[in-house]
Amino acid sequence: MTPDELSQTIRAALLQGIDDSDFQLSPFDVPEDVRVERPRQREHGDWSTNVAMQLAKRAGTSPRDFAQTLAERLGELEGIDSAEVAGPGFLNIRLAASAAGELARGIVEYGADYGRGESLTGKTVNVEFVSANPTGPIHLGGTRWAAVGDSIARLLEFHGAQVVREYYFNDHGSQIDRFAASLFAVVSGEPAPEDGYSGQYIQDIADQVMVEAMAAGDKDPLEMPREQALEFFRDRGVTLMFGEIKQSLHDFGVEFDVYFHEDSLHHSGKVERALAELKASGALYESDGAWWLRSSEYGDEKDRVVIKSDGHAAYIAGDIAYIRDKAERGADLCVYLLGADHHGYIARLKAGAAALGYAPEIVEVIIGQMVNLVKDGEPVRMSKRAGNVVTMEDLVEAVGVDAARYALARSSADQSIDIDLDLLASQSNANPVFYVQYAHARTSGVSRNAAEYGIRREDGFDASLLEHEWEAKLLGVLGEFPRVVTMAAQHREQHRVARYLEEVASVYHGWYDRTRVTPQGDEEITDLHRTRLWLNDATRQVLANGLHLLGVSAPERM
RNA sequence: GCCCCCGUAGCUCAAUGGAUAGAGCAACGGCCUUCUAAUCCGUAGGUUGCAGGUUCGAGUCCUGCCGGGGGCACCA
Repeated sequence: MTPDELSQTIRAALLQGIDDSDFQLSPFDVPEDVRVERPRQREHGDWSTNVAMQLAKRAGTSPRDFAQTLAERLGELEGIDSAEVAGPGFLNIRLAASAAGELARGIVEYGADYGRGESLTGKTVNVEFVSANPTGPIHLGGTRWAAVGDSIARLLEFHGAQVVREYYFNDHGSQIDRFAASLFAVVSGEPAPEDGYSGQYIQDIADQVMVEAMAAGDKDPLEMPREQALEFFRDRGVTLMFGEIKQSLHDFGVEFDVYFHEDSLHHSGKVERALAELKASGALYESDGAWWLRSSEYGDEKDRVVIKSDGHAAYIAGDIAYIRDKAERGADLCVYLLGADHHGYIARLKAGAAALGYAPEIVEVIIGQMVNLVKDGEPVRMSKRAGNVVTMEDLVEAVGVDAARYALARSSADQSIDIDLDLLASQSNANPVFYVQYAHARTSGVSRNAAEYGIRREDGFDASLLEHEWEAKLLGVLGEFPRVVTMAAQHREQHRVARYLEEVASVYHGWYDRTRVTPQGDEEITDLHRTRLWLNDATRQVLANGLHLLGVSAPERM
């Protein structure tokens, strides 16, 4: 019996109780989804519900009395071993071993679909993340959003959404000019421009531009007039930078469906068109010669200029046109993952959506806190301009993709996190990803061994044999997976999956230590071995499904 | 000044308004001739920043302080 089934069973018992006048309630008082949770203390049973405490007041009785009546009804039902009232009105439920054990077979049969949900079926969700400026490699912060964003995208897909992973290249504004000037400066021997970029990668990209120019037989950029040379470096440099960024993301296991260039919004006339429309519809208002967006209506501290008094579009004009573009491409929801330094954008993005005539709710912004670099226990300030950034490539080189993605995805986005490269690299056992992956490798090893012994799942399954204390525990944890996924998908909190997997691994290791799947000595192969193999394989499936949601590999050997 | 996030074990972090606040790492002590010891078992470690409030119940919600981080352009 899965938690969902138990929840439905309790609900049915409540409705029956109302029908029999045991509870003075309307059927509408009974929640659609009766909450069933796994108690912290095992002695409190397999599952518990607080529904009696929720409903007692309305039923005009005490929580304990309500719970007692419900317990008597539940205790009669098949699959439920016992139901006891505890504390202020909790109902602690023990499942019959056979009912609990059925889950093992169910999970194996669901396979990669175990845990899948339907809450977003039919929705197209645009998830924009990373979107780092193409003026340098992706640094630690962007790397975090790559791990988190891809995982959230996977969660949304697992709940039925059609997800578009999107990366927005800010390749339009003045920072690109500074980037080009920095490239030009480093090869021409000029001093780096004010507010320019420095670091080895600038040298590397500039050199590469030169080498490619020579190889292609282009005119020597250093012989060009300055304006032309800058344009040359801008064009080639940005292309090279894009290439590097895309390669890094690919190596990180993140594949974007759309790389969107801000420049294209302007060149295609989409910005101009959107602005004309907003002016015409009265969504903007004119003041001091500029056109303003009513962002203060959405929590901004003041309204924002969209068209400057010189007639040029302000930066957020691009954002607005971009929302329109996403919606026209079919997005029902536009999710943005932004760093904490962009939290002021929430209001203007929502206001932008509203100005276009959409519900502001189609814009959903997830604000993630910063990643701090720590060395020897001391925080290290990173600065792109100073060139001492730790990049995605650096991180992957130091700890590998799996450890990097896991370390970045296992914390809540609300939490700023510290990354100590030396710690992650030197004491890689400190990284829980190995704990989880090892559990998966173990399940795989057990399956291999079982096959060698000739134990085959299809030869037998008897759920009632899963009587060991740790079997009940393991089944309980495995049963929670769908709810964890639902919670994670709804709240866009991928870290719940990671934490959950650590628990699965822990309980699996405990079970492994105390029971055996394969026979010892000349012990005969029985249904117990076969049934345990089902449980082992069910665990492997849950670990694999969960790791997949995090974009982390599930190795069969370690 | 205003806005956002955070403050939980020595460290890094969990915890749907629920029962005795949990993991990992670090520390100490135990288990390998039997499916992988990257495992397992045990010990120690806490006034959940402070003070009020809401209620059957608060780490979680509300208010005010304190501390840390970030943001507050007709820049992009």
